Amino acid sequence: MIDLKLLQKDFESVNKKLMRKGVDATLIEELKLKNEELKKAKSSYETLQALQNSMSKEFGIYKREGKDISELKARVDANKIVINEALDIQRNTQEELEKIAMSIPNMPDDDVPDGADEEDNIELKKVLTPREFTFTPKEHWELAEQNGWIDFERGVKLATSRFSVQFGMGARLERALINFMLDFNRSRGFDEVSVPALVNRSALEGTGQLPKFEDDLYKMQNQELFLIPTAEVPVTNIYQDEILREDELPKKMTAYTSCFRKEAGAAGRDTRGMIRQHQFHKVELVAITHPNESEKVFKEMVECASDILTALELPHRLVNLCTGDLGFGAAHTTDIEVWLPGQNTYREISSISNTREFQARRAKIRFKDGKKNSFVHTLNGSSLAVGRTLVAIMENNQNEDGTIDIPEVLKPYLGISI
RNA sequence: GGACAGCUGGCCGAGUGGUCGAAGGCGCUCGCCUGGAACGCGAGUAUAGGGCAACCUAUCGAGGGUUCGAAUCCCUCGUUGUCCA
Repeated sequence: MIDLKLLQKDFESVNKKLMRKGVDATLIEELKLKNEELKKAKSSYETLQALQNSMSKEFGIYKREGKDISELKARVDANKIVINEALDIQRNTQEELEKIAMSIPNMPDDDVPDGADEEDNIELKKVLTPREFTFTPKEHWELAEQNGWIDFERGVKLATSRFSVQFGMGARLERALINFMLDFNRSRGFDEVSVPALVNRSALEGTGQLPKFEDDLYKMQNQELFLIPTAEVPVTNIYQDEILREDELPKKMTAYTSCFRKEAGAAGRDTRGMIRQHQFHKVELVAITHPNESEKVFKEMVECASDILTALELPHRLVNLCTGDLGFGAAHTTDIEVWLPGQNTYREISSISNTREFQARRAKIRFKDGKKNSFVHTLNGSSLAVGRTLVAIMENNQNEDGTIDIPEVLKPYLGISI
């Protein structure tokens, strides 16, 4: 959530920043006016309430002393009618304000490049050089089918489109990748956690998926529970509504979960293969840090994810997202894109974001900052999307006959002697 | 699924309609005491919002209700424990 005090104090700069992210200027104006309206409504309600409280105290004294209360009661009753009106106004205004405030995205950092979409993202660096093929590399679904690793048709039979079944080495590689990634992250100081795959509304509001993106979430029918679209949601919200000690920070966590997305806005995109599935595996990094430390941890997270790809010998590049491609909660994001020779392009395999105070303010995650409480910074990033890593291994490590070489670092996880 | 009992500050725990933002204890901070410490003594010690401030408002699991007034009474929900199915 955006800082309403900052909005009030420095409207111009907040407005400018949000405009870069394409937020409607009238909405920001409206939020500011609503906030002022709420302050007025609160103050008039509180004044009336203070009067009511003092009259009520008097009431007690009157009774104890046996005085006649009829005149006082008349005053108090009259005041009560006015209070109720003021309270109604206050509540409505509050509700309207929250509705607007919760739907406004985070402000991008000043050094985030301007841009409309992914075309305007800025490449930061390339890691490893894509290999030269002496034959035309196949796309992963062809290889998957040929090796009997992934069955897309049976996935559709069991559920619906965008689901798949992994067999044999395909299934084992997934499991090996998950274990390898978790171990790798742990070696970089991220503690492993295991979290629910179903979460409630307030968790999703905390990290920013709700209220705006409900259409992309799977919701239980008879309960206010949703399947998680990313482990970011349960892991970040572990500390929802808590005040942490400063010496507990940073909290660096890693979790493996399945993720579930309706992909409502992605009709027609990546319909073939396992690039965009409704259910996919992901190993996630989440950090909760002191505000001074978030950029340092951010770099560690990017490095961690990139180093996993390097360990798997997968060429990739780091990309700085432009304002138009930035997610709802992010102040800035670095994407990691892995080289897919079959598609002859780099594709996103990880997205690492610093949300700064944005999620912390929504989820009320604070720390004891000396005498007072301050909001922490929260960060999240994939390390990595498992299905896409499997795709990258298949496409990069394919031989002319369609067989696929297993990366050395995964062999111990597959019981293959090196 | 049913019955009963809880849910109070960092922790434990008292509090069944007004003087309760909440006794007491523990912990923590500061000071005194001491060569230094323990003990002892004294002071302080929740969060959010508003105000230059005095101070005001809200919060005793959450929400709603009764009442001039609710931690306390009523309702709904959540949650923990125990027992039954």
